[in-house]
Amino acid sequence: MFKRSPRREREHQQHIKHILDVAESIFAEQGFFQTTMRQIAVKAEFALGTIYSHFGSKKQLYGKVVGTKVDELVAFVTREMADAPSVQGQVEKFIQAKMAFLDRNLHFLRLYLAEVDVPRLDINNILPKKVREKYDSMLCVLTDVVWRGIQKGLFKPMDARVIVKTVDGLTNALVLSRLKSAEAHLSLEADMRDVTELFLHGAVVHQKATQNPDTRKEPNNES
Amino acid sequence: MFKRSPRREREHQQHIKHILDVAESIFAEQGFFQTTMRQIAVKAEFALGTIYSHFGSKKQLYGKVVGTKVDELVAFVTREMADAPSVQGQVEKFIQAKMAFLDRNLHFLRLYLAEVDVPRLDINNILPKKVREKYDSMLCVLTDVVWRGIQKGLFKPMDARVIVKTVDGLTNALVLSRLKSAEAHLSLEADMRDVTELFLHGAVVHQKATQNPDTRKEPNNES
Amino acid sequence: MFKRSPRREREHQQHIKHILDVAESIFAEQGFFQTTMRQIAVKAEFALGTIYSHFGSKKQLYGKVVGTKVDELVAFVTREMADAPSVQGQVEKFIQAKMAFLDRNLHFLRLYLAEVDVPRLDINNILPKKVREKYDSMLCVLTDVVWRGIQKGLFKPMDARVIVKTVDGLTNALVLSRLKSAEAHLSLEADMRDVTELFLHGAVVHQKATQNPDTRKEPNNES
Amino acid sequence: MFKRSPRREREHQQHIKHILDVAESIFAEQGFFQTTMRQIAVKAEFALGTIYSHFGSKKQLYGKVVGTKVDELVAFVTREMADAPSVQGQVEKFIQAKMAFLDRNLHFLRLYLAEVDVPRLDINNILPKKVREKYDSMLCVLTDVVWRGIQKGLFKPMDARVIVKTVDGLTNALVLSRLKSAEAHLSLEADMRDVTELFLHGAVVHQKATQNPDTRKEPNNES
DNA sequence: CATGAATGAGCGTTCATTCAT
DNA sequence: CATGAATGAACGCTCATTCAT
Repeated sequence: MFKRSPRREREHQQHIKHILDVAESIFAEQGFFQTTMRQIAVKAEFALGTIYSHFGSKKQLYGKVVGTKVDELVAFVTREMADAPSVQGQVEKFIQAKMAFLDRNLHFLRLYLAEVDVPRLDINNILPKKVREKYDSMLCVLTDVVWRGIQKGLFKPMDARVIVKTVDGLTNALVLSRLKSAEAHLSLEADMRDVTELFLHGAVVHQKATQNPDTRKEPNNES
Repeated sequence: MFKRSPRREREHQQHIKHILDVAESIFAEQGFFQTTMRQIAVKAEFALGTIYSHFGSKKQLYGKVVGTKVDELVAFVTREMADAPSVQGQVEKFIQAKMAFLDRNLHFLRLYLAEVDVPRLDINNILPKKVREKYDSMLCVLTDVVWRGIQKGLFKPMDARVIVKTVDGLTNALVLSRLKSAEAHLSLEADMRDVTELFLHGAVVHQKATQNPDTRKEPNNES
Repeated sequence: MFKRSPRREREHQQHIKHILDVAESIFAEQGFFQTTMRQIAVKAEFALGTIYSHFGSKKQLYGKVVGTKVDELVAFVTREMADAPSVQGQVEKFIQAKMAFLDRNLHFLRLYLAEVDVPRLDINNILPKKVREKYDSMLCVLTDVVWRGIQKGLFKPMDARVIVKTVDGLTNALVLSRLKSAEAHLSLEADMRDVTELFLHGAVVHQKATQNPDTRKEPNNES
Repeated sequence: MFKRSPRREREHQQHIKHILDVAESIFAEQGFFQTTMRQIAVKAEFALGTIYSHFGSKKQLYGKVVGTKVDELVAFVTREMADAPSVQGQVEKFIQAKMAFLDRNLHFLRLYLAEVDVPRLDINNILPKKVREKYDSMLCVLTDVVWRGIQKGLFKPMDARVIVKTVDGLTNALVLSRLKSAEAHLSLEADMRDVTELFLHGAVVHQKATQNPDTRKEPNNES
């Protein structure tokens, strides 16, 4: 690999980043198929050919856009989980980190849901395999955590993968609802608390347990 | 309005149904944008113009495909819920009915997730408004049920809509996972049981409750 | 040719006439290419196939529509000219009759101008040759009249065909202007008088001639 | 606005001009609806997409073709009229200039007659409004000239607009006849003289007036 | 490297016409 | 005869991609 002058190199990276940002916003707004390379070129203020010389093709650009963000998501969630001391804490961290990240990246949320959550399973998969694998590997980490939790008798003895899918689906559903009702929802924190509570203890009030004397989300953390 | 002869009318309905089925399978396999009307025409063994004379446009055909199935889904779920005696039973029925329906209609599941669960919120919404409204109205019914459950002290006093989104997202996530791993999963019944359990009582083992006398009750959280 | 029952025959003729009228109005409004056979069928309240069984093709229907009216026009103009005693009178009658007919058939005027006045000279001529020939034969009659007028020293010794084209173009231009300004123009009679005057004596005031002491169109008939 | 290199700019203009010329000839030959963009592309030896990238749509290309020529016509006629000293001279110049221009642009004549002279008055007007307005503004100039002529007692006290329509229709009719009989007609000059004479003084020989002492009153036509 | 004019395969859609009933 | 569902060639147009400059 030969070196560029530092200035050139810096400019080059800026251009790449700029194009990726522009592409993300347009892809998120319009979806893959309804976005044209020209739209991206115009909004990024580069020539069409320039986009191609950097990213090769529309699919590759799309893959780069989604892949980059998925990397960030995975990195963020993984880092957050690492901080948690207990199994349950790790799951809680997963929920909070994922929701927080998606909420901070509403643009990306659209792409995430369309391409990561609802993959084109068949031929013509738009996303490169590696992106999906990266995300799945994150879920595998969570699966291990849950599995250990089950072993310890903390979680119910279900298929750990089912539980993970549940957590994943739960968080998607809630943050998606935030996207739908653009109106200022309850705070993100409230949503995260609710999802956590529902996942851990379910929707049903435990009849004779004295856990929830009045409201519903404070007292019953495992202390 | 002119009457067709009964035979012609019957044939007509058969043709419509046949085209809708073919369209559903191709749309589900390839998505809206990667499906061409020609593909549908060829597979349905009709001329291109015939498809258009019946459905007007690609968008309308797509709307009809999704709309028809959503109607079935809504009808099935609503009917099942009606049978349940209690609030909790209705929620359980919702979960079971929805999962059962989607599992029986894996083709449709793809469309459902792409277009109902992850709507194009912006302009250019492919699906007619009415389809989404129909689905939302079904969720509203569930919201009422949950709300009554909350009033009775059965469910925790959260925002009923959040709970409903949770149920909806939970079931989507699980049935989607069945789609992903085409391999024979656990039985559908097992999945339904797990989802119901998770939603109602959460993933955490209730420490002192005597529900799980044997295995996993050990109180050993890593403190 | 075998006979139909008289009632059937009458009904048949009515149907033909009805379809022709409907077709004329739509062709006139939208032109040949922007009119579809289905539009005609719907407005005429017949099935598509029925139109075809009567007229064979779109072109033939169009030809029939224009041809029928051209026949009427030619018949009317010829009849009117026959009544006139003198050469000049015949020309005047031509002008008046043609303008009156076109003014009574504004629908047809559009077709006339598009297809008779501005023929598609090349390949793909929409109108059957016979229709154009019929119209041209009418102009030939006028040409003969003018030629006789020239022989008698009544008209200036120009090419008679040029004069005829002038008369034809003049009348077209004026009646077209009536179509353009849908507003109630001057009376048709006034327009006819003006055109006649302009054609016969030109636009210039004859300075010293005492021919037209007051108005301008009487004295100089060839007696 | 970015500058192109002079060479690129020159080439670009050449391409535009070339395509316009090709389009004009095909539109003139076949009319708007029977001309396909592919025909134009093939004859122009450009790819289909190239035509679109320059002109946007078939309608816009057509508008550009007709509009460009109408501009030339209006410019030419206006310039010629400006040179004439008298009112009558201006009208004569109009006649001559318009006929000369149309005769030099027989291709265009077809389009002119189809789209300028016989407008689609209704919806779906193919031509942009501006083109028609440009032509009409030219006629307005002539109307003013005629009106001044009437005030001076030079022209008969008719509606000036009627006179203008007459001149316009007259010239159209004559030059059209030149198109029809592709055979070498009389010279264009002869036609122009005849039209001018007819318009100014009419077809009738003024018996005692001494206006035309020399040439064309003699009863000696083709004997 | 950056540029953007040029490319052309391929799409959604229309509509004159046919023909089994 | 009347009908209208079915046909399919052909159209206008798009847009990912290339390549000479």
